[in-house]
Amino acid sequence: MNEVFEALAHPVRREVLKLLRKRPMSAGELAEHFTIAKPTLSGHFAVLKTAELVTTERQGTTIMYQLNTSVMEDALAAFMALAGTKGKER
Amino acid sequence: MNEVFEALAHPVRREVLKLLRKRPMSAGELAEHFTIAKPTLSGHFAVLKTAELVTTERQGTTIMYQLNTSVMEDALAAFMALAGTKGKER
DNA sequence: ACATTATTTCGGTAATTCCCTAAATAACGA
DNA sequence: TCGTTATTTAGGGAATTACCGAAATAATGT
Repeated sequence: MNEVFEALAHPVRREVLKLLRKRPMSAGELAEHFTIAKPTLSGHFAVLKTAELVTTERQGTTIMYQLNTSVMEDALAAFMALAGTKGKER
Repeated sequence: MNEVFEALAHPVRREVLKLLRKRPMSAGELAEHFTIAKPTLSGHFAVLKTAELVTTERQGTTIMYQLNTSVMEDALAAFMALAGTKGKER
């Protein structure tokens, strides 16, 4: 869980998660939304992957990134525990 | 909001928030829960204060730390937006 | 004024993070 | 196999973070 919070600490990584919330995207497609160099972004992807916030699937030459919803929900639950909210009803 | 997520990235700081969830505590009282040096912990307090996650009030020689519930809830809402949860019903 | 207790600030070091360019790898089509 | 496209890995530098011990500040009681 620590890795998840560390992953969330950088604005670029949070933006990546936000983009993936809509639909899976390739690394290149994601890169279009940022001005930073692709290797730098690739590093951010690696952090997200280590935290298991995203999963990848190769499709030919492109690699599709997808949000790992269950880990996001676990993190949300952990955050709620921190915030003092009782549960995650919705 | 970025400062909030950065503040949450360190386990000691999350533990501090967790302790303050129960009741306000002095710096020294909080320090009893950790093995790290007090100056180090004081630095963590400063990060939490910058993020406005906690507020302080001096009571004589001791300084009481208190959870800033509203900022915690704002952060929770931001996290939910990231996680794809619709709102923060509860 | 002085000693005591609580907490922070200072000064410094080691580790980590973030970013870049260049090079490597992977898959594909000609 | 060669060239092209997509992505990652390698290497390195600058900035930030985390930690500590020593010293400074703040409030209090004597």
